[in-house]
Amino acid sequence: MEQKKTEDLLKEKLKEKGLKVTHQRLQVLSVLEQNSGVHMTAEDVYELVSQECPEIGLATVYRTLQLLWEIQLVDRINLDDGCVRYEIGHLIKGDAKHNHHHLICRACGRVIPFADDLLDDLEHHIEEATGFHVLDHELKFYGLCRECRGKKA
Amino acid sequence: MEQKKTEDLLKEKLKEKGLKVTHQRLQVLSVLEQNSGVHMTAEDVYELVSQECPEIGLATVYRTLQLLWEIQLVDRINLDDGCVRYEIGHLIKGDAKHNHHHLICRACGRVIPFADDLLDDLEHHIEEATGFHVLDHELKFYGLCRECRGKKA
DNA sequence: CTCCTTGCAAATTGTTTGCATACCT
DNA sequence: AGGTATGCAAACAATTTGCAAGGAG
Repeated sequence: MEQKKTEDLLKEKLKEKGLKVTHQRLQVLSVLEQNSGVHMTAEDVYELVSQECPEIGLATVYRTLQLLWEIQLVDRINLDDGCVRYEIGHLIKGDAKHNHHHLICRACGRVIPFADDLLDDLEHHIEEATGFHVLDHELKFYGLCRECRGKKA
Repeated sequence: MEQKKTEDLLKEKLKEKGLKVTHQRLQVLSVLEQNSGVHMTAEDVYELVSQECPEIGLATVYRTLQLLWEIQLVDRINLDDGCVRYEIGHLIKGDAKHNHHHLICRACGRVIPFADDLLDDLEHHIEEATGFHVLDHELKFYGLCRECRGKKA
């Protein structure tokens, strides 16, 4: 049910832009949707899509992720580990607006998700104050996780 | 006055770790300090430092920026334009804690700084809830700037 | 039939690394 | 003196691009 819905949303947006519905594009979206909540690199997506669609090229995955991001179907996150990551869009997931941020430990590199909706107020404030229309945000906290705080050098 | 102070802070931290005070390290810090508020790439820093210190290598700049970041003298920002940027640390700048976030326009790519201190509360909350000790954060908003909202396709 | 897309491979580009030499302490 | 830091060039890795062939509308 919900899966069909996202697929249709993609088809709709593609048509709107005069772009074409291809097997590859559907597959990439599908993989992302099946891994909701996972931060996937292009390579990750490539490997999974390859199972269903062995002839796909890595470049196509990159192009498709870029496209899906532009039309707001997927979110993009940068965890500073040298590669960009993608995740099915928070707008898609239905439910609440589902804001989650990331706590990145500087010692062990662990990434801890943290749910919070505080930013909604701030977004409204920004729109009023600057005229900037906010579509999405990315919030990261750097520090030391509980475990690493213990083992002080 | 203030310049001396940051320099001394660096010397202190270096000594603490058994590292050495070099001309290059002082120069890199100095350039960053003279460009407070500017988001500089390694290349940017390299070019400026080269004026005072023509024999310096780009690799040294990278290594030094990494070091300065590790000892908390500079902040690191990623504006998703393909390169990491550095800025003199917000802890250094004296004054208030000076939190500024970034509004990134998806249409024209412009980066608009936005001052706000809302996150302090959230940081405290995180520490209490998770035991994660927050040292720094990075908050970006993606959307459309006032100008680009006008020119709708 | 006409463009949009794809796959492949080559090209880019920011950043890192190995190593012999030069420099702090 | 002894270990750290530097400069240079080569190595890397993620991402992009050119182009001819394939596929959607």
